[in-house]
Amino acid sequence: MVTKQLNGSDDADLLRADSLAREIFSDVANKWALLIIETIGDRTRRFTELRDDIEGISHKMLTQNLRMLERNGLLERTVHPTVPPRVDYSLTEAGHGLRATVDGMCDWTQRFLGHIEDSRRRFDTPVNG
Amino acid sequence: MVTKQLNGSDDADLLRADSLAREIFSDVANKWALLIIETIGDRTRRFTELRDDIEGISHKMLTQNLRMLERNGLLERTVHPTVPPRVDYSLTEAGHGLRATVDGMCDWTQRFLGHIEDSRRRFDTPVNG
DNA sequence: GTTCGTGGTCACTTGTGGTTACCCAGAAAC
DNA sequence: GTTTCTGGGTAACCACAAGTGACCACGAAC
Repeated sequence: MVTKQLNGSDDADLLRADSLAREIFSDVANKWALLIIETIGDRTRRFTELRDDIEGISHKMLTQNLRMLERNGLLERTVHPTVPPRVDYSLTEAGHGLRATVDGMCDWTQRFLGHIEDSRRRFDTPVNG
Repeated sequence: MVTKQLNGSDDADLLRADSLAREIFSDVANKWALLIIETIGDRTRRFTELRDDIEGISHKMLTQNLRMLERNGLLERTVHPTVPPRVDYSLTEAGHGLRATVDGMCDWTQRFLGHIEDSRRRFDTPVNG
């Protein structure tokens, strides 16, 4: 994480920003968080929809990550006090910003899929000799 | 992870690509991997350099992630059979591609730092009443 | 009064990130 | 010639995080 030199900010600010940036980065750079961001996308989604769409995520991990994302202001959580309860999630502006970079990662994956597959095969092949 | 519809590929191909994409995504979407990619950057770095530059990473995690990245063809590992040993790491084309998106994430972090900090404060403040 | 449906929590088990200690092989110090 | 230092890897171990499953609240439907 390289902190850019901004005119007019102190070193203290930069240091704080750097450590905070590291923290945010650690929070956000995990597969569930990114997958959730990507799955919500432009829409407003309910808890169970997300749970069904994100293959392999557990009930608990979903809740946990949604909370974390909400805390970081990446998504908005709306509770409708009905019975049964209904909770909606949608991305904030910051969330959409992050989503753009996640899209980039998805594109990257598509682009280098073949390369990666080859590379893995080569790596996993036992060396003969 | 949305698989784009490509002309001329079968469904089987698409399915394989999708599951592979998920796997790659899981591998790569972790803080150490991304931090390593970002830290290597354009240069050729030695093991210990990386260990020193990536704050908080342990010996083992570095080795483990470097291996994983090598396996996925994101970086190249060059061993010089000297004593003491010397091992160089540098990004491949695919690695540089991923790095571009990681750069995007870093920019995003910088941009929304303030927003995130506010949001956290609000979230962590106990509700009075 | 039993069952179902939704979002969440809690207790428990399993897996994996992280720490530590040790290994290798030779060069240089002594 | 014995010791020490070196840089990178690895196996054993531990702690905590992820994953699993039960249970809860609440009312409507049956």
